Amino acid sequence: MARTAAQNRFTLQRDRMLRAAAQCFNHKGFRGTSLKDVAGRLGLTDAALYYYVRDKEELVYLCYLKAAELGRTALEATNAEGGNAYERVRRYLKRHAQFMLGEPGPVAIMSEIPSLKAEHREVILRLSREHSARFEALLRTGIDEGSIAPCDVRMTGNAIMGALNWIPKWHHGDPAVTAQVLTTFPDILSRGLRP
Amino acid sequence: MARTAAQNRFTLQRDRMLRAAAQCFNHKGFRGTSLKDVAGRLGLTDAALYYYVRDKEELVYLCYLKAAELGRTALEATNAEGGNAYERVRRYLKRHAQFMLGEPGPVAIMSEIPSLKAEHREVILRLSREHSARFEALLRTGIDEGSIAPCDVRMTGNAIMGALNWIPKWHHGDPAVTAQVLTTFPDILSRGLRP
DNA sequence: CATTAATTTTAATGACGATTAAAATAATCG
DNA sequence: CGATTATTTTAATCGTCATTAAAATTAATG
Repeated sequence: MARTAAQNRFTLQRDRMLRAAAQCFNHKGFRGTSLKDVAGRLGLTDAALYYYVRDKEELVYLCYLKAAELGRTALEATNAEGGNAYERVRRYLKRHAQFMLGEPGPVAIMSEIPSLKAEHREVILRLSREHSARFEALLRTGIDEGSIAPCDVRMTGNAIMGALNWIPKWHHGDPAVTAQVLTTFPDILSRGLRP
Repeated sequence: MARTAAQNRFTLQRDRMLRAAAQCFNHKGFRGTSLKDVAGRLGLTDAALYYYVRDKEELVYLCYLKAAELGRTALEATNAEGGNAYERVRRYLKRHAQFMLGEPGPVAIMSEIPSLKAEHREVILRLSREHSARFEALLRTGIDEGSIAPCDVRMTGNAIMGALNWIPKWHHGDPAVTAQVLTTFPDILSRGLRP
């Protein structure tokens, strides 16, 4: 029990860290944010972060790992809910935009994969490619079943992911805009897929 | 004459610098690239860059300035060629993708505006907003004339720009892919605009 | 060729920021 | 409460990197 509680507190604190770090990274980039920046957001000293994480690189790595996991479960959950591929894409886009902006995010955009150390980079790249592949498979399903117009699924996936990943660059937390994004983005991004 | 030639050489060299810097920045970010990285690409020493630029910050600033100018002229040229708004959007997207990837680029993605010093940031933000406004105006024209489906022009513009700006994250110079991007991206991004 | 200007390099300097170890504080548990 | 564990801070250290000044080299010009 005691150990479980401690474990819990530890991972909860660490997750707070990851959220704070994600915000900083999305705003100023990996090298552009100092550990002091991240710690400051939590009312801590920079050195305190080392209790939760081996080094700065591991911090990004964990952020990206979390992002990958959220992305994966979002797509899986959406697929599990059924519906044709077009509808599933739409629901997925909404979910993705949601955790990109709010809870349990904000999530770190994987824009600095080259900064990861080799082993970590491979893990993230693999997860990233797997996710892309699953999304492209969904598009292909839609094309086969006729709910989505024929297209270059690779490029289409890249375009959609780009639009999503860019959101933090212009979205600065205004709740009204957040709502706006969540309602309009799935529409905008899926409209081009209709046959 | 002499002065003009010198001017020429100077600005040509500086433009080479900007291209080299843009590649580095797009790859590793502003703080992630050292001046040595940029200089190395040109066969120079880091200190040599200071002959062309006051400091590192000015280097990004000039990169962004060039990107803004190219974006503006691309849109203006496209508008000047006429056609309905939908067609103009398509042509603009192709032009944009073109200088994003090749000549006279590659161009730096404006992903680190917060790193600019206040005065420079204001200039870039103004140019950026002006460009967005012009693009949104083009969309609105299309909606009015019926060549583009009604939509939230702000969000649609953000989505399209995001997709374009994200290209360097997954495009690593393969010429085959470059061609692929230039032919498919305008299609993909404009398809959702049809009424 | 000699001189002046343009360009680049070498060799410091200095700051910032990641990292670490030891000390201090807070929490938990018996 | 006292002891043990968990968490955070303080106070170094260490490297990297931007920046600068002076020297060296190259190009241009008369």
